[in-house]
Amino acid sequence: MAKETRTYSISELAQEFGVTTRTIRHYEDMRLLLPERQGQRRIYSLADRIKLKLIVRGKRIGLSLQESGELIHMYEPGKSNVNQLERMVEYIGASRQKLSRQLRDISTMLDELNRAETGCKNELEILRKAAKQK
Amino acid sequence: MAKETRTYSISELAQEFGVTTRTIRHYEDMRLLLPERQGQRRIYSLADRIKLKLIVRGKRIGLSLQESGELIHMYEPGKSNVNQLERMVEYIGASRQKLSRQLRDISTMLDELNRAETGCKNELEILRKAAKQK
DNA sequence: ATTGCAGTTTACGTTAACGTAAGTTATATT
DNA sequence: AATATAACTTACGTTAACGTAAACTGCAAT
Repeated sequence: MAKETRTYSISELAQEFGVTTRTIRHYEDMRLLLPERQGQRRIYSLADRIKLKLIVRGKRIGLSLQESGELIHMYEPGKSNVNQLERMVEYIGASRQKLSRQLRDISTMLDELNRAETGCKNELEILRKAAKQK
Repeated sequence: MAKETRTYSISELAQEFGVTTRTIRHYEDMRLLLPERQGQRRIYSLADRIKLKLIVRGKRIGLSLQESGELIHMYEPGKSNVNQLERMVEYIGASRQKLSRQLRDISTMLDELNRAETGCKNELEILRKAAKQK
């Protein structure tokens, strides 16, 4: 097997995801990331990159770092005892409910935006026709 | 026509939307709401209620008060000159893009949650079967 | 040898979105 | 008339999520 050993520097990731290095370090302070070290320097793995991606996506849909953190930790439980797994399933259910709610909210908003846009465009039509009849 | 003059007190609205009165007053400080007054007391109209609903929904999907404010102000432009309307259409387009993005993000997350859940449940199955074979 | 990056730590600053507390006022009820 | 209740204003406090600045380190190229 070829070793999948692609790694990233902090600024590479910052660049790719459009955040600052400070932000990435902050996520580490919040225990969302725990990159390896080469001396002082942080070395990010593919797994770290994926976690960061989750965080950034989470932010876009309004998740707090805490919430993203919980989701991330779910993906690497390590300890798979029954109790732990059951709590995970519960948490997943709750998350899904919240997200479904968001889906509905967003759809509603999109609908309203569409109606608003149609209204605007109609008004524009009228105003422009009126202007032609100088 | 029967006058649609239903009004609301601040605590009625707070109750209905599950926020504190302080929060509602804060939205006023941020110029998102401008209720009538009866002496000192704030009197909220149906229109105010709808605005509050928009804000609360906006919060759920991660909009800032600023953004919700902009959306709200769009729904009551009052001044319908061509320039204004064109800017509105632009803003609507941008909002729609952002929301569409969120829709995709959320769908992706839901997919991942589903897969994670299936994984969990499978593991649970296995663990429980193993337990039975005591 | 020095200049210049890229990265690091430490620490204080900032903004948004309220929370919380203190003291005041108005209306309604006993 | 006294008390309760709901609302009000003013103002300082808090939390999350970074920004920003200062001072240090290690390696690379001139």
